Formats: sequence, C-alpha cells, structure tokens
Amino acid sequence: MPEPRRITSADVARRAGVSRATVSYVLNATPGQSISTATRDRVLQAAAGLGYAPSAAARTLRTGRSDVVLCLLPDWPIGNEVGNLLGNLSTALAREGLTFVAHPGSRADRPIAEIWKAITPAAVLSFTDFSDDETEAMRAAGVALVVALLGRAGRHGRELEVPQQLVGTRQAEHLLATGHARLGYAYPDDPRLQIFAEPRLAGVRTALAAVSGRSSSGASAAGPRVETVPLDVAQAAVAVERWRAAGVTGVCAYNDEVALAVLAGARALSVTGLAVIGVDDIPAARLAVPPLTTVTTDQRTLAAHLATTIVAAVSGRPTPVLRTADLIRVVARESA
Amino acid sequence: MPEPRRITSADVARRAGVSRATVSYVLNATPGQSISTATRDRVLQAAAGLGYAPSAAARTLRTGRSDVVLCLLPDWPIGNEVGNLLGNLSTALAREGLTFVAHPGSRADRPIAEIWKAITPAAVLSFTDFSDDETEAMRAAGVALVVALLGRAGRHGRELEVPQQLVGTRQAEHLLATGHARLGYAYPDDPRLQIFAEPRLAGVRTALAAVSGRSSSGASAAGPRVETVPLDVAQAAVAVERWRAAGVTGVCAYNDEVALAVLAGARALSVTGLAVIGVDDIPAARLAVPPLTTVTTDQRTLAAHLATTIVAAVSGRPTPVLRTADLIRVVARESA
DNA sequence: CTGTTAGCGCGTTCAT
DNA sequence: ATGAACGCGCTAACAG
Repeated sequence: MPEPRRITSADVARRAGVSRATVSYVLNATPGQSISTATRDRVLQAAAGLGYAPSAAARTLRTGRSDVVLCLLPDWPIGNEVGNLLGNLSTALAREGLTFVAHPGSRADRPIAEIWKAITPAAVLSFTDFSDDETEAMRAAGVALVVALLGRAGRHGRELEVPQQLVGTRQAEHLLATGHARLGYAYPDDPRLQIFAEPRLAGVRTALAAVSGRSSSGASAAGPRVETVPLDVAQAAVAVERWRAAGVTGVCAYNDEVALAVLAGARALSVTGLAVIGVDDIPAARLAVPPLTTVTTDQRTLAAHLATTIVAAVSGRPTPVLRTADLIRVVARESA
Repeated sequence: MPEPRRITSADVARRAGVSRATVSYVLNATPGQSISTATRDRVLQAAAGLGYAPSAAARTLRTGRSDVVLCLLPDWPIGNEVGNLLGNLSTALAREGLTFVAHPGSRADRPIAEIWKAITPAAVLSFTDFSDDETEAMRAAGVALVVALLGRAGRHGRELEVPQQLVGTRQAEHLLATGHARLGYAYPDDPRLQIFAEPRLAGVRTALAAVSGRSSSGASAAGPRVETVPLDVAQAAVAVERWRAAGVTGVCAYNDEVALAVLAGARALSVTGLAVIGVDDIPAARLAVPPLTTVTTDQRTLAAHLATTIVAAVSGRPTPVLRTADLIRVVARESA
C-alpha cells in the first residue's frame, strides 16, 4: 500500500479545473471576491468528493493564528463541576468556530511556555495568574489573548472573574436566613485549593459584615470561625468540637466534600443540630445523611459567558458583562 | 507600541552570524552534522537571549507531524478519577516530549474530524471506538495513530484495553470471600456509562462462574441480580427491596456514587447487613455511613502504561504488555 | 570537518 | 478568476 498522501487544496483545484486561489476563496467564502455560482459549486463538489481537509498547520503558519483555545488546568483535583464547565465551554466555543482543548498536569512537568508553543492557540485560558514575563512572552509569540480566571482583575490583558465570592455570600445568607447567627467556615485541607477557598471565605465575611452592620448591636462584627477540615472523620470531628465550643451553629463548607466531612465528624460526635451547607451539588450530596444543602452555579450560563468573552477578546471587541443575579442558587435539603 | 513581531530562526541566525540551517542543526542537535562548539554556543546564546521559540505550525507543516497527543473525552460526566488519569498521562507523556491535550464535549457539537484537523496530532486517544471511515480518514490525513480505549481489541490499528473486567472481578471476589454467595449488581442509570458498565458486570459474572464451577453443587450457577440504580434514595430503595426478596446479601456497584445510592436506599428501608462495594474511592466514600468499601485502580501505573503504548506506537515500536497483577486493589472499609 | 544554498510543505492574499 | 509570493522551519545537496 502506497503512502497515503494528504489531500491538499491543489488536488481540489485540479479536480475542479480552477486555481488554488479560487479554491481558497470559495472555501473561505472570502468577502469581496466575486465567484460564479457554477465554479463555486464545482469547487465545493470536488472538495467534498475528495474529502478535503485544509491543513491546520499551513493555515496557522500563514495567518499566524489558529482556531484553538487552550485551557491550562491547575494541578488540583478536577471535580465533576469543572469537567462540566469545560464541556459546556467547549460546546459554546464550537458554535463560534473555535476548538477547545485542555492541558492537564502541573507546570512542574514542563515550563508553561512549551505548552502553548506546541499548540499556537488563539487564546489561553488559565485559572491562576501568569507572571509578567510569561504574559509578555505570549504576546511576543503571537498568542492573541491571555485570560486568567480568578486572577486579580486588571493586571494583565483581559481577565475573567468567576464569581467565587458570591458562592460564599449565598451560603452565609442562607444560614443567616434560617436563624444561624454564629457561623463557622470549613476550609479545605489541600493548599492548592486556596485560590478558590480565599474568595469564597471572603464572600462569607462580606455577608456577615452586612448583617452586623445592619443590626443595632453592631458589636458582634465577628467573622466566621475558620477551621481546616481534612477529608477524614476523626479530624473533622475535632473541628466540629471547636465550633461547638465557640457557639457556632451553622457551617459554610468550601465544597460538598468538605461538607460531607463535617457531617461525618458531627455524626461521630453524635452532635445534632449543626447546620452545614456545601458547594457544587455533587451526586453524593443528595445521598448523604442527612441530605446535604448546597449551592450550585449555573455552569451553562457561566460557560456561555466565558465563551463570549473569549470570542470578544479574540476578535478585539469589548468584554461583555456577566449578570450574576441568577447564576448561583441554593439547593435546600435537610442539612441546613 | 509596534506590532510585536514573532522571533524566528532567521533572527537567531542573524544575531549569531550564521545561516538558518546552522541554527536548525544546533537547536535540534541533528545527528550526522558536525558543528564546532564555538558556533554551537553562539547559536544557543542568541536563541536564549532572544527568547526564541520555534513555530509549532511551521514545524508541523514541514515534518507533517506534531508532538501533540489528542484525547477525545466522552460526553459522560468525567469524575475525579478520570481527571487524575489524564493528569498522570500528561506527566508521563511530557517526559517523552509529547504534549497532551484533551478535548471535552460530545461529538454532536462538531464532527469528530474537525477536532483533529484543527490540531494535527501525532496520536489520538479515544474512549469509544471509531468507525472504519473515521479511522481511514485519520490515516489519510496523516495522523500517526488511533488508539481506542475500551475498544474491542484488534479492530483498528492499536488498541489499549483498560482492564475494566478486572474491576468487577475483584469486587465479586471480595464479596464472595467475605461469605456472600448471592450477589446483586447495581447498574448505573445513565446509558452513556454502559460502555464501562458492561465489562465491569462481565467481570462480576466471571468471578461468580469461577466459584460455581468449583463448588460441587454446580447448580447455583446464577449470575448477579442486576438492578438499575438511579442516584436517588427512593428509587435506590426499590432496588434494595428486590435484592432482599431475591436473597441477595452483597452488592457490587458500578461505582462509588451508585454504591452510595444503594447505601442510602438500604438506610431508608432500615435494611442492615447488606454488603456494598463500590469503585473509584472518591473522597465521599470514606465519609459515607457506613464508610464505603471500594476498589481502586493504580492510576499512576496505568497512565505510565498508556504513555508507553502511545510512544511506542508513534515511533513504530511494538506495544508493551500491561502487567495487571497489582493494578486493582480493594480498599476494605465497613460497608463490605 | 564546517557551514551554506535552495527548495519544500500548504493555505492565504495581493496585484494583474 | 489567476500567478506568484509569503509565513517558518527542515533537510538534501553542495562548497570551502
């Protein structure tokens, strides 16, 4: 069997009896070019018949820009929700003609630069911030855009703020509304999660401050009792004990897993009446004892917004604003 | 600010006072070319000083092969374990100079061909099988390799068999060893998971058949009682009831989440003494009531094997064999 | 030995 | 609707 030669635009041109230029114009529907419907159809026929697929490499080389959006995944465990978000994002970007790919694995494996060098993406999406050098290197290499999720706003190029604070705020509001005044915060054990945990905790603080500011007895401006809660029953029990001692009756957990640990700790201590609220609504949440009250983000809407932002940035349009109103919802079950 | 021109090998050549060819030879350490250490160093200096990064597009165009390995993710929810596997795989491939990226999102969004056309990968990794047409198209387009996880072995090119059957076998063996003779199987509700569920269930059957074949009362060659278990307490309870009626005392669940549902169902019915074993060891497993016994796969070893297989295939070497002996382990807790 | 010249791979786009 | 040049790196053939 002979080496299966790639089908190029020259093949299509030959088959259609036209020049390669014409093929290009037809296939790209280049504006400002008048091509007769007859030739147009012949080219389309030929392309389809041969199963022509333009070489992404050649096109990228020529135009200096690919249609790939690269997402650099952080090295912390990817849960279901993030997986979900990525899926939605991929779908949304596909509608805009962009191909979404994610690169897992820590930066320790390879310098970050090597990754995008190998891909030549139109945009890079990251969860953590880039250093100025990295940002500059990407600009220099022709990467159109750097978007950093969770980055401090306004430092580099464009930034997207996924509203993590709001998550914490909603949690606290729910607990406060159900009669819990002294709150605890269950902080994750894994230091890599800090980047998400801090803004969420800040959101809880905001909600508490708003309440204490409103109440006449402005003295109790106490923030939440923060305890680090490993995913382990015995260690979680220790945290529960401390909260009890401090008079805490409601706990906002970093996410559902940490919340489950709190529940397990309370159970081990036979403590009842400690309200717990998680984040994410993982499948295990509804199956927990008691069923876990939690907070979810509308991933579809969020993904759509991220997609629009990316598209806008790639094409140089201004960044749209996210309406965060209905983005985050409480799923009330029995734990809080 | 002027348009930041890309730095090309010509820039490096100019700076080092040599030709572009020399730059290429030095930077690629091309064998069979003798270049004096002096020039070599000058080139290296220049490259480093300018922050030169070869254009992946140009290189791919010229060589017809990129160093990217593309993984097509299935559209079912990817959990922690898969995320983990991808991370390990990425690390392992990085060591071989390959860049790993994953594309989430269903094939409904875009025809599968569009994806790899946009990436020009050296290899494509998929969980589900490809059609013959797709396989042929990839070959024709110059994609070096098609690897299908979970594919029926031997149909297309190379195939990797992630040992799902073994997972089910281990589960059943554990239950049988702890005195449970009549087993149930908790099948997932989501039809997209069937591709994983079938081989696991088959593994359970294998283990049961082995036992009944061994025992003198060969009559009880009964397979497991299969019940579909949605992630919902009430519906799971129905399944538990049926198992009870059939005298089942031990249940192998498709994964930990389904196992948690079974546990919740049993709890709702106040049924005690039903042994349950899951798969994956998700964080919630150890926090369940009772703590969930489960089966885990050594993702690091598996990832290493996948990586070697991919590398072997890309470079045309024979596929290595996976030693499955210690790959899958039971994590015994209290539920079984 | 040491390093250079020249042409290719493929799609895009300007000028004719 | 076309010829020709271009983007960038690789490498066979060749000269000092």
